[in-house]
This record gives sequence, C-alpha cells and structure tokens, in this order.
Amino acid sequence: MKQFTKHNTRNSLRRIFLYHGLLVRLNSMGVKRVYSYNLAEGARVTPEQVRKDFSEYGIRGNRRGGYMTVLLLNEMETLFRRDRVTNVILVGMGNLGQALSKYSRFGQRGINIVATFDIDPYKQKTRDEMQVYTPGRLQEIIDRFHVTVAIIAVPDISAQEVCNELVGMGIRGIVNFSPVLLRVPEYVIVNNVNLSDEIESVIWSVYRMKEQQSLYL
Amino acid sequence: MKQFTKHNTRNSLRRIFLYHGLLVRLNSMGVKRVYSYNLAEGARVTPEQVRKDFSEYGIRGNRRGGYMTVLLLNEMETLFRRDRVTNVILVGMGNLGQALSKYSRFGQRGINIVATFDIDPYKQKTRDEMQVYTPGRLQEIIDRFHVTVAIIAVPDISAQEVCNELVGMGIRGIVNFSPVLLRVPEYVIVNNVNLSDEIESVIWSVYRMKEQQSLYL
DNA sequence: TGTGTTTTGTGAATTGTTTCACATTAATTC
DNA sequence: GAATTAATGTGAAACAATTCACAAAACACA
Ligand SMILES: NC(=O)c1ccc[n+]([C@@H]2O[C@H](COP(=O)([O-])OP(=O)(O)OC[C@H]3O[C@@H](n4cnc5c(N)ncnc54)[C@H](O)[C@@H]3O)[C@@H](O)[C@H]2O)c1
Ligand SMILES: NC(=O)c1ccc[n+]([C@@H]2O[C@H](COP(=O)([O-])OP(=O)(O)OC[C@H]3O[C@@H](n4cnc5c(N)ncnc54)[C@H](O)[C@@H]3O)[C@@H](O)[C@H]2O)c1
Repeated sequence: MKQFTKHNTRNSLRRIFLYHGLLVRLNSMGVKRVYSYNLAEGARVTPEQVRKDFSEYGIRGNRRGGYMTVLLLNEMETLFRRDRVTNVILVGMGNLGQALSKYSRFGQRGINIVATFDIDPYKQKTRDEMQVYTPGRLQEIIDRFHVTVAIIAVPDISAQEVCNELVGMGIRGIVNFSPVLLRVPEYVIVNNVNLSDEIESVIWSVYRMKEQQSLYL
Repeated sequence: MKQFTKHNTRNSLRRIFLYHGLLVRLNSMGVKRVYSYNLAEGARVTPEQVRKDFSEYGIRGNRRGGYMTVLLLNEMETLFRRDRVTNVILVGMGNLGQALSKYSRFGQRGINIVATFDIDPYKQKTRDEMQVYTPGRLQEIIDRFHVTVAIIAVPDISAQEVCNELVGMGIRGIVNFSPVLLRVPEYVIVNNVNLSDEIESVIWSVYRMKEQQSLYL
C-alpha cells in the first residue's frame, strides 16, 4: 500500500476529483487517449500541475502516448474508492437537508444517503419517499449500515451537540453545513462548508475589483 | 484607498469572515476587548495568523490592549461592506435554489436575494412568498436593482449558457453550484462550489486515515 | 516617573505549492 | 531501424503562505 505522507492537501484532492469528472465525460464521448493538457484545460490548471498531481498519487501514463482513458479512469476509481458506494447519513432535514436528500446524482459519485434524521416529528412524517428517522435511532442505523460519514445540516446552536453524539457513535468524517467550526478529536475529519461565506466572498471580490478598475479611469 | 496588491488569497478572506463571525458573537456576549489569541482559538489558527491577516488589510489594534471589540467590528464591517446590503439574484429554483431562497440568515450577512428565476412555469407559480420570474425578465431586474452578483443553481447542462447570459447582462460575480467549471471573461469573479466534491473528499480522507491507522496495528 | 509585563506588528525563516526546465521514453516518419 | 517528434515524470527554482522571533508600544502598579 502506497503511503501518502507528504502533500495530500485538500487542493490536490479537489483537483483529482475534477480530473475524474472530466475523464468520465471524455470517456463517454469515446476519447481513447487523454493528455495532461486536455485535463489541464478542463480543470483550468497547467499540464505540469496535472502530472505532478498524478505523480503524487502514483498514477503513471505513457511518455508520448499520454494516458489511456479507460485505464486511467479505472486506476482513479480504484484508488479513490469510486468503485465502492459509501453509506452516509444526513442529520437535519430542514431546507438544506431536504435539498441534499433529493439530489439524485450523489449515486454517480458513490455517495449513498442511507438515512436522514430530524428531531422535528412533523419532518419525520412528511418527507416523501425517504424515511426521516428520529435521532434516537442513530446508533442502530450507523451500526446496521456501517456508516462512518455524516452530513450535518442542523441549526448552528445544535451543531456541536449533534457532532459530539455522532463521534461518540463511531462517525469518523463530517461534512458540516452549519456556520460553526466543530470541535472534534484528531482522528475525525471535518469539512466545514459555509455557503454564506461562499457568496459573501464573491460579493467582496467584485467590490474590490470595481475599486481597482476605477483607479485607472 | 488602500490597494491590495499582494496576497489577498481566498484563504485569508475566508479567515477574515470567520473572525468577523466570532467577533459578532463575542460582542453580543458583552466582551469589550478581544485579543488575537481569542480569535485564533475560535478560528483554529495561530494568533500570528490573525495579526498577519489584519495587518494585510490595514486593521490595527493596541499593543498590550488587543482590539476594542466594537471598533474592530465597525472597521471590518466598513472594510468588507458588511454595512451595506448587496442585492443578489438566484437562477434555478430546483431543490438547492429553493433551499437557498428560504434561508433567512443571509440578511444578517448583507446578502439580499432580490429575485429568483426559473424556466419551468410550474416553479414560477408555486413558490410561496417569493416571486419566481421567467428568465425573460433578467435584464429588467438586474438593471432595476443594480445587481452585480448572481447565484447559479441550474443543472450542469444549462450552467454555461445561463452564465453567458448573465455576464452579457452586466453580472460581475457568480457563485456556481453546478458541477461544471464556468468559462468567463477575466473581469468576472467565479466561485465554483461543488457539494458532491465536499462530501466525497471527506469520504476519501476517512478511508485514507483508516488505512494509515491499520498500518500500525 | 520608572520598571515589569503583556500584546501587537512585522521582518526573517521556514514550510508548502506551483511552475520551470529538461532528461527520458514512446510513437511516427522516412 | 535511425531520426524526429511529442509526450511524460520529476528534480530544481520560483513563488506563496505560515510560523517564528523579537522590537515597539501600551498598560499596571509602585
Ligand atoms: N438553507 C441554506 O441555504 C443555508 C445557507 C447557509 C447556511 N446554512 C446552514 O445550514 C444549516 C441548515 O440550514 P437550513 O436552512 O436547512 O435550516 P432549517 O432550520 O431549515 O433546518 C434545520 C433542521 O434541523 C433540525 N434539527 C434541529 N436540531 C436537531 C437535532 N439536534 N437533531 C436532528 N435534527 C435537528 C430541525 O428540526 C430542522 O428541520 C444551518 O446551520 C444553516 O445555518 C443553510
Ligand atoms: N441539490 C443538491 O443537493 C445538489 C448537490 C450537488 C450539486 N448540485 C448541483 O446544483 C445544481 C442545482 O441542483 P438541484 O438539485 O437544485 O437541481 P434541480 O434539477 O432540482 O433544479 C434545477 C432548476 O433549474 C431550472 N432551470 C434549468 N435550466 C434553466 C435555465 N436555463 N434558466 C433558469 N432555470 C433553469 C429547472 O427548471 C430546475 O427548477 C445542479 O447543477 C446540481 O448538479 C445540487
């Protein structure tokens, strides 16, 4: 087993997923060979970056011949567990939780939301098709489906509490949509996704760009 | 006007927003003075990082006295336009678009979704409270409300097309939730937010951590 | 007013990431 | 089958971000 000691940053992983997405499209379009500059163009990076990223994960192509699309795809899918489906639970079936639970393309990405949870009994009943469980059944479901990754979409006040429970029940990875930074043991992976920040940073970048442009008028 | 030539990375902006959030909470708790290590602890960074970030944006405190909470908050709100509300439009009122349009806390962040758009006439009618417009009225609304930032929550196939229209109508910043990298002129800011990637990167990090741990058994 | 203490602000050092430059290899052409 | 061409793979160089180290400032208290 190759060990990834150095690098392995969030950035390189992000790019790898991008390359994979592009590769799926190219493959479905019947492209047999792909070159670092093809992927680079699609991912808006340099070809060197693509090759360095692959090199980082031990993925190798043919000099002069680039990469065989199918082989590269297979290699990536094995390496990044795209060959397996991972069971995930979702806690908090409010606006965002419902949107996520209805998204039909997670399956293509190997993400399977096996169960959703909410404390609100009204939400437990009314969700069409997908069963919404009470948090009392968390441990049972986690054990039954060998769940190690959870999505938190509860209000900020409850987020840390829910997080603690989940970690206590064996969850090792959390995607947190609430606007608080969760405190977890070092063996737990957390990805904090703050949608307000994502929007606000664009707003601010636009203001800043306008200011700079007006300096040259 | 201070010019931000160097640095100004996405990372430092992200952290600045984090500090702001913490500051709002500390202020509402009646904390009068705040020190770099307070913010550092909350944001999970080093105190030096906090001070460097502030220094970067020309924010200064008192040696030994830290920062006056209210003054720092005011300074940040002026600097980062938190004192103004920015009008934003949202295109695509499917699962995700509806969740975003119902989120009530954007207002606190100075984000005001003034109008939403969808090609589906059914969606144009049924959304409670918020009016959903046909894309035919985009230019009119953009002009009327001086909109420069848009959120794209349409399917991947339509995303680039919608993006082109928006840019042609004067939009300068785009938050893109579709899983394609948009192609825009260099004067337009794009933030691609890929929720599948956010989840998948956690899944993969968990797998990897487990592998590494099993090496030491 | 002076001395000790605490905290900021920031150059310098370190660490991390991306790009460059080119040797190496494989395919193609003659 | 030798020469040419076009790609990869990767150290080295350049660049970027973070941490270190400490001087400068502000406050406390005698
Ligand atoms: N909706 C958005 O567009 C948006 C944007 C930015 C941030 N967020 C953040 O995402 C999170 C979810 O947002 P939302 O709009 O879906 O909120 P919401 O209030 O609509 O939904 C939250 C849900 O969590 C449930 N809940 C509360 N405590 C719980 C617990 N202990 N266990 C299980 N369920 C619990 C509630 O019953 C509710 O159904 C919030 O933290 C919000 O700040 C959402
Ligand atoms: N929902 C999620 O949890 C989720 C997760 C990951 C990624 N995404 C991405 O976010 C985007 C939106 O997802 P969704 O689940 O809301 O999809 P959806 O299919 O539910 O909604 C898309 C909406 O866009 C509208 N639309 C299509 N073309 C349009 C056009 N040209 N102009 C205006 N409106 C148009 C459709 O009528 C529909 O209402 C997609 O690109 C999806 O891949 C969503």
